[in-house]
Amino acid sequence: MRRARKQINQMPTPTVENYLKHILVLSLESGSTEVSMGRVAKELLVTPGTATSMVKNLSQGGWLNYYPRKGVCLTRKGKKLAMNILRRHRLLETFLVETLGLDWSEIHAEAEELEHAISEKVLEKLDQFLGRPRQDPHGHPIPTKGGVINRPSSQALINCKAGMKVRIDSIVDQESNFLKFAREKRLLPGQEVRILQHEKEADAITLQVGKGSPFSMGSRSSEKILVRV
Amino acid sequence: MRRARKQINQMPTPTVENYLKHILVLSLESGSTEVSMGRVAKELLVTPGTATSMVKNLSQGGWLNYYPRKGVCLTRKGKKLAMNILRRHRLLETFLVETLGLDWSEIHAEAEELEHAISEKVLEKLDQFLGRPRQDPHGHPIPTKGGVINRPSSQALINCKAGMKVRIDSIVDQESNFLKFAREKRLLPGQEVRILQHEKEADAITLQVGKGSPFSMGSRSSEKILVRV
DNA sequence: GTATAAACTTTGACTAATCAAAGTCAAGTA
DNA sequence: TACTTGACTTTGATTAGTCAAAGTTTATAC
Ligand SMILES: [Mn+2]
Ligand SMILES: [Mn+2]
Ligand SMILES: [Mn+2]
Ligand SMILES: [Mn+2]
Repeated sequence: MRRARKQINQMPTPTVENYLKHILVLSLESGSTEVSMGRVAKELLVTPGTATSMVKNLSQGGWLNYYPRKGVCLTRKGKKLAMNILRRHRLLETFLVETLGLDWSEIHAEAEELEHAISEKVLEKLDQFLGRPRQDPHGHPIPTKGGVINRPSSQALINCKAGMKVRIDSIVDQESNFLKFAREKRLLPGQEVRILQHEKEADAITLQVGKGSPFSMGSRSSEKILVRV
Repeated sequence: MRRARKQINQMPTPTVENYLKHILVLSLESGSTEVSMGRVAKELLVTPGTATSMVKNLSQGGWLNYYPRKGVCLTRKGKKLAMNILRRHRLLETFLVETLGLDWSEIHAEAEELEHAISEKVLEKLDQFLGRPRQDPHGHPIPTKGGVINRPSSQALINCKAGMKVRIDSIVDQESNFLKFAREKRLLPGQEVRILQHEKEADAITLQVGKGSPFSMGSRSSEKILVRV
């Protein structure tokens, strides 16, 4: 059913869009352009065999370069499309929270579907309507129309030393329960946080959000929160 | 990729949703519950063979009853889902025009994609945000959450007699150029129209919209405009 | 150096959706 | 009653995307 028309100007399928977007996010998170097949398969919740076969198609289509048993690396064309999907995803998340008032713990799944259905034209109107926001409700930067992300670098909360005073940049994890916890503790983008203690061997960090009461987090949680100094 | 989960609670695919919605619209337009395979195939832009095979699956799934060489007839379950898709479609169209300011001649295609990606939760918020509208920009009634359409009956403009004063109910055709023409002539839902002449054999009707200057339309066009007295 | 195991690829099978083309049916015409 | 024709169905093939399970490679351990 998906708009077929002629051989000409074949739209990428939602599956293609998802693979490219997730590969982009993985490469942004790791800081390396090359992403292993194992990570691709995990991220997309498919078996390794499926990932391999799909990645071969993507390579065929010029979306990425595939280095067998090494990994994949987006081409310029692939990165451009992936950035565009990411832009759609994050603008939609912003709309769902800002305009419709949905909870930030449930918007990710919604945007995951809508990002493949929204046209360039509607996207532009939406961007305008929202006042050209620069980040989504989780604090993630929204790529520009040109497909660029630029913003101050951030570090994981777990890497902060006692005594530091930082500001929350973004929440990496999209898992619903974690997002609910984060909101409850006021761990929201923009909030100021003071690091009270950080014992490396205890694998825990104690902090104070704004003027709230102090509490502790393990590394599992606190590596999912990015901050700036 | 489309959310697969377990065998449990399998979501209908966009294709299934499209078939059911179009069959519903065809049956509403014709006033008969039974719709022929030929019309189904035409409406969905697929070959007759494709329509037959798809309709068999839908029948298998309990969405409709298939009477070979006669046609199909939605079951209660099928009608309920179809009404729900129609609701999504028309609410989305309303949103695209009212909130984002898109042109009414281009929203149909957009909504055709978005209707399959929007969740029940987002739909409810959208309905609330829009102030629970009862009709879409083309004048079509928006089914209630319960899946019901009720509204005064309407007739085609072509069937009106000279001297009648009617009000435009809705525009049946979704074709972009026709919609542009309709707007140009102020043939919009709610507008008052006076029938000046109607010569059956000339296959033309002459009318005046509001206080505008009179003009004529053939039956091809004027049967696509529904009015109330 | 060989053994082991994790990571990856290949193979074979399956489902949903589609088309082209061949086949069938049923109405109306002669 | 037989013929013709348009509407419909069947058949066989194709594509995208997926999994299970078998096979291969490579890094590391011993
Ligand atoms: Mn997605
Ligand atoms: Mn986000
Ligand atoms: Mn649709
Ligand atoms: Mn409409």
